[in-house]
Amino acid sequence: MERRFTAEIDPSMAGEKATLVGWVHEIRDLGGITFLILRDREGFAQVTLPKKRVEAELLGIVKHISRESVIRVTGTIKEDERAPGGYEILPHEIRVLSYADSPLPLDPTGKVKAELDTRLDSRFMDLRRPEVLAIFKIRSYVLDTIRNFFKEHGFIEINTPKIVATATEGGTALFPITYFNREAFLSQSPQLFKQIMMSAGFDRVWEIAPIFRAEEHDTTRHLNEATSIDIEASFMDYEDVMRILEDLIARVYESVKRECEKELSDLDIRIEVPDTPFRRITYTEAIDLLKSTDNPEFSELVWGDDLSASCEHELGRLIGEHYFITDWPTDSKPYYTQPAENPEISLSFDLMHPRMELASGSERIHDLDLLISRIDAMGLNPDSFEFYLRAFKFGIPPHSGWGLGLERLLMTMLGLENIREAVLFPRDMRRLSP
RNA sequence: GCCCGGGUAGUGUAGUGGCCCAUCAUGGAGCCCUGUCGAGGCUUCGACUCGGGUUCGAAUCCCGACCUGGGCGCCA
Repeated sequence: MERRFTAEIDPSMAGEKATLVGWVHEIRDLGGITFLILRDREGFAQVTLPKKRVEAELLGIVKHISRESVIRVTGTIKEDERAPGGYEILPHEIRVLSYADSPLPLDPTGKVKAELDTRLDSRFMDLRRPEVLAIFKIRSYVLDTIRNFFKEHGFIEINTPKIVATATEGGTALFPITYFNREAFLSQSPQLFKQIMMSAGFDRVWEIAPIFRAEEHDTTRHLNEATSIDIEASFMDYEDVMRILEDLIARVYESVKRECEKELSDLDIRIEVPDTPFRRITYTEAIDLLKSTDNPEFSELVWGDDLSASCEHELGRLIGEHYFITDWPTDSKPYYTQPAENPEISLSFDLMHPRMELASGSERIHDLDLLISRIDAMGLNPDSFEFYLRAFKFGIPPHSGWGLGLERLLMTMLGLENIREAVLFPRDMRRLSP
């Protein structure tokens, strides 16, 4: 008999036979009647064993089965108001497919909380919990939504190498690896390659892929392996790609709110779709805004300073929703960022959630001489960017783009405390397995 | 990398020098119980991260190692 998910059964199917497979979530033995709660990916089903109406052999199996064992149950569906979901299964056959050892490394019913570190050590079991599973069902759904969005907007999906010869932007620390007998690095960003694709004439491209950062940051919002959602688009200015970004964010929120009701309720959260367009403030306005607060912490700020975490938090408090900080000082952005008419300022932006930065992007330099002089000015050697710079020599359109952190998007949308909760098997300074 | 916390049964915790061969919950084993849904009741099992030191006496104080939580810096 074909097996079904628990969610595929309802009280109207009373009298039919059904086969369910899943994990033993709980057993409640009341003496004359025993309830076994079976859990699968989609939910729960109650298997009811009244002592007088069920074979002694089945009671024997249930008596000695352990929690979290995998079983197959075949039985009759019975409508009963007293059962959760309005139905229960009266079993004819119960097979133990895999016996679970004891004690369990953590409690999948969630009655006893476990710390994140404990949960990650036994992630296979942590992921059995419906509210943890819900995060990853939503993650999968968000990726679907993003894919559809890009397809509708005429973007081509690309895949760029993750093993690279040179640093992309010079600033951040990279993981060195051995590539045969040469030194190589794990890619920190697809930036250079997606720009080369503009020279290739692909016009609009997107990629969702891992990025690797060797920074020794140890916080609830950093990962050493993260997922970056990247686009690059020709003949677009930075306003154009900002509009794409805010529309994408709004679309993701809207779709998740509409299509992931069960998952949001498993997580016990509600989400608000942000209004577009998002508020835009320039970097200069942000500095002035901070200085106008009474907080002495910000009175020393001068134009050109980076915005610290407490600056971001204060702006988040003042603005209270998604916003862009635009027109950053040219020197605080990467070399490929297009300067404005006033060369001190760049055509760049960061997308902010009140809790943290989600994305950054800009209009790019497409003039080769200017690009070389900017690389120079940043103290980098243009010779090591030869493969990149060649693409600017033979006709490259003006273009703009951005990169968005998938885990940060999920974390802020779902109100997760720690970014590690948005990754199946997170990689950070301390954690390399599982 | 810098600053500040913390490591007690499988899990989550109480205990800050003797009251502790260590509290409570959950869990395991066993018994009772025919409508549970955090089932209930009874019995029982299971722990002070490691090494060194102070002290008559250390889970408790000190030092080191390892592990770990938070903040900052940097970033997405």
